[in-house]
Amino acid sequence: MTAFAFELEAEIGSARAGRFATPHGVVETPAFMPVGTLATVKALDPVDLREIGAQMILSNAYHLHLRPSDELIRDFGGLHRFMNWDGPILTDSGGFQVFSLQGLRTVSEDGVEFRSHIDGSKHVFTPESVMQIERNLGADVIMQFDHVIPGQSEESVARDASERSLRWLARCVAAVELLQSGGPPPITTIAPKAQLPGTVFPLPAPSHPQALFPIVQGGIHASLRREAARSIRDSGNWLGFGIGGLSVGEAKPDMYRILEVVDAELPRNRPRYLMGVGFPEDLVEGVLRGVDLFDCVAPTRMGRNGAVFTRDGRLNIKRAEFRTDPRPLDAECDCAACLRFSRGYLRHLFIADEMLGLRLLSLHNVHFLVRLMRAARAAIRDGTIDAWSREWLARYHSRQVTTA
RNA sequence: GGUGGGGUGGCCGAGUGGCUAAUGGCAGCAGACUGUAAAUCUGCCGGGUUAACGCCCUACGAAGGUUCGAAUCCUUCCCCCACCA
Repeated sequence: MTAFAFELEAEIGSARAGRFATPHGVVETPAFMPVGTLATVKALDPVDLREIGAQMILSNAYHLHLRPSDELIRDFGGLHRFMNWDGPILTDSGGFQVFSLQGLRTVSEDGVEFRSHIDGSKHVFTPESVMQIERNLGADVIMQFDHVIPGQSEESVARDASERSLRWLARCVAAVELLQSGGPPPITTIAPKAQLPGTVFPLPAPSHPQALFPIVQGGIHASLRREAARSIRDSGNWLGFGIGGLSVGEAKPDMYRILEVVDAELPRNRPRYLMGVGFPEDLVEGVLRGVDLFDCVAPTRMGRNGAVFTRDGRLNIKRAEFRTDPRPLDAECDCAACLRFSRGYLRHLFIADEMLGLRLLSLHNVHFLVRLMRAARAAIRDGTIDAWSREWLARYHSRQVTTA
């Protein structure tokens, strides 16, 4: 356990600045983690990520299991070596795919049966099989297999999903212990052919320890969230906590309110990871409510679709008004796109369908969020986070950006 | 000169008597995107007026005609393409 540590450097209200140590390096928090679902942060090279200042990145068990397969990646020496990123990595379990692949999956107590979105083939994910996949991938932090539901789900649905996630957490823990002891493959009640075929135990273990993060679910229902957080908190000496099932369709005030509920229940001396968030304003709001780690596809996906984060709100680079605009995306930004290219040129790249445009906007947006969290961290450390966040949010929401 | 084919909204291209201000696609304009089935998706897209429904005007090369009614049928003319002389 010595490979992982979390040191709090400063706390102002619920906001915290800390250092999260992993086998592949330290993450200074609060931090934004870019998402590289398919072992690549779309359109960006690991060298770009380093230059941007990204510290830790995400990848995904479901997607990598289907293609190219977690075993292949294991045989390459794990994700770090496969994708040539030597910093910390976190893998998501596929729990989000339970949510996003509705119609291609059926959930039961034992696990989830997926229809591959690639070729329609059947796959079964259980807490046990997911732990094995995540072990093969070899990330530093692995997320439990959980059940994500739409944000506005009613309480009974949220309760079912949350309680199932808790039961699955216990199975994840048992599976990890079994895997780490080199024991026999985990037993599930799924038909044998659904289990990972041809797997020989003991697997070559990653050469570093992995931290399993539990995930707090419970929808937008405070009592459920409180229950889940307490139940998890009291069930083990966790190295960190995931907060899941937010930014999935609920209203923002609900998300912020739930964060406050969870913040009050989780131990302060462990990192909290708010899954799937987010937009710049949500990062700031999250920091104020005790979140240390964030991830989101927004900067890269929106970058590929022409949307740009700026200090003064969002802009859409495809707008006609930018055709002749010689200014950078964001006058205060020092990313490679802003230092070198005009809005007019970037607009041209998008209109002409040139791939450099996708890359530069992805670069800028990720840089924006990474830098935003660095600024928040600095503000926490010097005690100005309240004023800083107030000013930051007011200006971002004013959205003066399109007035040229 | 002859024969055949064709001229449709910014472009390409359906439509061959009323359901057509006219399918599609492209271009254009705007919006969305939160643990990535996404370099994707959605809306608008002749003009005027309207918050909207709607109403009016103009429109399928040109002119004329048949018909209650024409982008669609007939006549003449103009232009384009192919082949033949």
